[in-house]
Amino acid sequence: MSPVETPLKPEADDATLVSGVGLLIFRLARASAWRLGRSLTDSGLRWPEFAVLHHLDAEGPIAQRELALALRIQPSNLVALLDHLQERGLLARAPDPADRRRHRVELTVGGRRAVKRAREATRRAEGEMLGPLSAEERRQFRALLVRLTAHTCDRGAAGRGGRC
Amino acid sequence: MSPVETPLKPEADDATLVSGVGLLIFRLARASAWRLGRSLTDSGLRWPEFAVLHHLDAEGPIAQRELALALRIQPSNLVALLDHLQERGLLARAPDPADRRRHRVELTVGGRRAVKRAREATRRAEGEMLGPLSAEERRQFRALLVRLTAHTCDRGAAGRGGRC
DNA sequence: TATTGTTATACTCTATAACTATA
DNA sequence: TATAGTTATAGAGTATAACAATA
Repeated sequence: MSPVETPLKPEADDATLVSGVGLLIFRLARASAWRLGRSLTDSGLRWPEFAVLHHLDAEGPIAQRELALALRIQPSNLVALLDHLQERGLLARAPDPADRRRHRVELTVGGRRAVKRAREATRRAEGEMLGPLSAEERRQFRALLVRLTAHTCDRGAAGRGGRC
Repeated sequence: MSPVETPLKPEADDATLVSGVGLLIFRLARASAWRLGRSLTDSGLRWPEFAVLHHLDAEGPIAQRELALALRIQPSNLVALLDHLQERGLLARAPDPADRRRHRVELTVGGRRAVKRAREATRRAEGEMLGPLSAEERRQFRALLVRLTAHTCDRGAAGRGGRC
């Protein structure tokens, strides 16, 4: 390569390669919110509510504080969310006998049924969203997401654990 | 495998593989918003504003309508956003002489300087965010994101083009 | 009549601080 | 005093409808 000539399409260096990835994530998140939200309307759930039910279904009963920590939701914001789900009879809250400050959150039978139905709907939405990818690429993408979100540093994590 | 025995950790099938990918995207987006937002505070920009400047810098002058379409921002929400950037002298708006309904948006010199500085900051933030991944994996992840967001179906796209 | 930009408004999600009841 | 949950409130981001100017 001559020093005076600059290539029309220069190969991206390492810094350029990751540049803009944040904006791409936002765009994908918006599209995901739209598709997922639409798929959840039949269940009458919004996606943070689905996240709560999904986590309770996967991990079992848990105290509110731990639930908030796991989902990176502010405990204060979790309250109304759980209230709504409880009013609909999808989960139950009961004070822990050993420490009555802690409230144990648990799915009801109706909650388990609801999350099962909602997951079926979101599965379809996610399938459409990942349409451009092959089965192997979907596996890759999901694996990368899992690794990237395993130790996320958001507001909740930074305030407490101090790992950020 | 015996028909009565069920494996403790059954291999995920194709449907299970993509299940939950929406929630993972939301989690990553939140972490990304936090990191990117923090990196942009010095520039006094919020991430949708950075997205506007970034797009203008990359693609050149453009009408408001096209800008809104490209960034999947509602035209009505774009107004205040551009107002703020214009007040700070980072971009200029002028009616197109050929069609005075259309407003041509263009970066100023200060705007180009600002986006350059902001991009430097976000690059670092993105680098931290992608920390768990190798250079090759970052390339893969970014490529997958580009393909997934190339034909996103969000509210804006569904309302108009009708591709969804 | 259709389109571009604009205003007004409401809703979702998130963040912060102050309060209560338990420990 | 410290912690779990709660209340109140403010802010960012997004969606919708109605409007003025222009075509």
